[in-house]
Amino acid sequence: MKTKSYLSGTISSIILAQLKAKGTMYGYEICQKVKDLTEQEIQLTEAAIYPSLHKLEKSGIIFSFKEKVNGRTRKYYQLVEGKESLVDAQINELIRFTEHLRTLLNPSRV
Amino acid sequence: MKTKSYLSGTISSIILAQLKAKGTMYGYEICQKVKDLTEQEIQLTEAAIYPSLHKLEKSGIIFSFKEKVNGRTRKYYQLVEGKESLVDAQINELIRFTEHLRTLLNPSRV
DNA sequence: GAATATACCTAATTTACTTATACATAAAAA
DNA sequence: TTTTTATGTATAAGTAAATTAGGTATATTC
Repeated sequence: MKTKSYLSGTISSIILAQLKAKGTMYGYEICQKVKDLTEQEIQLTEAAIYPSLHKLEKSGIIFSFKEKVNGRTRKYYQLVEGKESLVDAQINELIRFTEHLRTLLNPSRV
Repeated sequence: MKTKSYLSGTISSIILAQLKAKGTMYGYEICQKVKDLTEQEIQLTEAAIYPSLHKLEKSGIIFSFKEKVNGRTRKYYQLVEGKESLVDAQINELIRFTEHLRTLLNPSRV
């Protein structure tokens, strides 16, 4: 699941779903959470997630603030108020895609 | 579903699943079948499918033969015998990915 | 003191899809 | 009858978005 990338286009939706579920998270935390939830099989690398977070922030759908924890600086991200429906729409679109994909891949569909 | 592409990386698996289900198909037919099965929402363009078919053939997992039908030449594709387990593995890997994705996107997972 | 975990980040490369275009025949519509 | 739509294959150029590979820094564990 590392070399062959199905992730393309899905990373931002994955991030938004995590933020929606937990409220406030930082990049490294999101990476760990995704790994935990997928039995280590989907690994969002930092090189993939940070640019994506920056892009989402630039687009105005999330915002960030820094905090110092145990001598290390964390950059927390959160959904912008009022953007929930946009987030839902993006997540639902991807869910819908996965349902179509399942149909296409199902060998018993006749 | 046209502009935002989640398709990346999934096209070859979609093709293989169609060939597995029907035995013999030509490119244009696969495009139509995918469109039909997804309520017009996933549209494999020809520019996406033909290079993918060529790549699969080059890799030895499918082969092709031409036939003239109604004055037009069709190029049929078929799975190479003995490659079924490889095909299944690829399809199952993608199904597994979609399951993980569903978990990651599910807002009610706590 | 070395390795691992935590925590952020970016440049260069590569992959592979999209946009655009090309060619060609048959059928349907205007 | 001429244009459009459907059928059918194909490639070149452009672009988006990931991966590979690297960099910086602190805290903890072995």
